[in-house]
Amino acid sequence: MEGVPTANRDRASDEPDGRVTVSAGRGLPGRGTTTRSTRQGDAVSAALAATNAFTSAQELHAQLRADGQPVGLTTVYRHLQVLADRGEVDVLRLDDGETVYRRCATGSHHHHLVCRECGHAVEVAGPEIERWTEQVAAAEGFTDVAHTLEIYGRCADCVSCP
Amino acid sequence: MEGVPTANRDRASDEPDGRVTVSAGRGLPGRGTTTRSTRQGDAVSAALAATNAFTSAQELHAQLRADGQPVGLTTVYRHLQVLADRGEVDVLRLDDGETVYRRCATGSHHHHLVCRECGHAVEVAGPEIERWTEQVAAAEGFTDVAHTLEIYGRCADCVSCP
DNA sequence: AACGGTATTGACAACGGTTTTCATTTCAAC
DNA sequence: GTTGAAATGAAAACCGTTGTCAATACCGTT
Ligand SMILES: [Mn+2]
Ligand SMILES: [Mn+2]
Ligand SMILES: [Zn+2]
Ligand SMILES: [Zn+2]
Repeated sequence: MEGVPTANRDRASDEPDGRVTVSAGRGLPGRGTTTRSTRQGDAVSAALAATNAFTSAQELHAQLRADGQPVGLTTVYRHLQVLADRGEVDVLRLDDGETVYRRCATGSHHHHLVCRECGHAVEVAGPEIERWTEQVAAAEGFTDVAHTLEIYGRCADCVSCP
Repeated sequence: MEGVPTANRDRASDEPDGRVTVSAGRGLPGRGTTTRSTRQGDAVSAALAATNAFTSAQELHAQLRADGQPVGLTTVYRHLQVLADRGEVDVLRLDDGETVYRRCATGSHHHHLVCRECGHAVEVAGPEIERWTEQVAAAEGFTDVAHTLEIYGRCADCVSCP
């Protein structure tokens, strides 16, 4: 039982003391923080900013190469990892083992309605769901609780082209 | 965007015509159906029946060997796959890539409260959640909808031993 | 504008869980 | 008991991802 999601901590700050580290701007060097700005890093960020779909590292890699902005696959993985650590991208693991990433608009806790054909995603929040999961967990005596919830379907755009 | 969960179809019958194939009992040969009864198959089923925790193929493999019922790892995988196809076990993919299996009591749709330390799981159903996901998906024009929802935490038993 | 140290890059190898292969064994119908 | 097909399992292949490390590029300093 390893590799299970960790509780939804506050995304900012993991400092030993109570100090809060702003996670935006090319910040002070810290864990999972890229300091220098590079063509490759910018390209990965731009590619993520350009789509609202969940995208895999390999897709991004191919896309960047096609766009004439070649970035090594390893480097793509590295930047995605940093962005994920910073909480700047959301991560989803699909059933076939592929990990997909998405630059979400909302910084606060939310879930996704994801098109299983094109990856197109809609961010959804549901306070009632949050309450329900908390309550169920408490009732069974579980602590340090977290949860995963995604809705998969076929988006309106994908209905047209079979 | 492959490998995304498929809609919750009825578990029985995938026959071309409307005929329904009963999926219980050592049935007529069909896709994903084991016909013969073997020591190995029984051992895997028994091991799953003996625990309420989500367990990985490798854990089962090691456990069976330790119990003096050695079964090849490949064979363990094969039986788990068949059981999953039959809907006799629930499948969960953890964040680290491991796939875990569990023989659930309820045949109907439900979710899980899973201990991230020991795998211990409680089956939970929430009609309000089902309604909410359906409604959200419909509102956004998504069709062929399915969802995943799991709650992770630390079970009461695991609180004692840090 | 040139320098220098160090963060970043990327080709390649390694990793880990799962699946495929295929020769051998086992089951069960006759 | 014979026999053909299903099941087994050791080993190799697979596939997404991560580690390695020499070469490169960024950027503060001179
Ligand atoms: Mn939530
Ligand atoms: Mn549900
Ligand atoms: Zn779509
Ligand atoms: Zn536990």
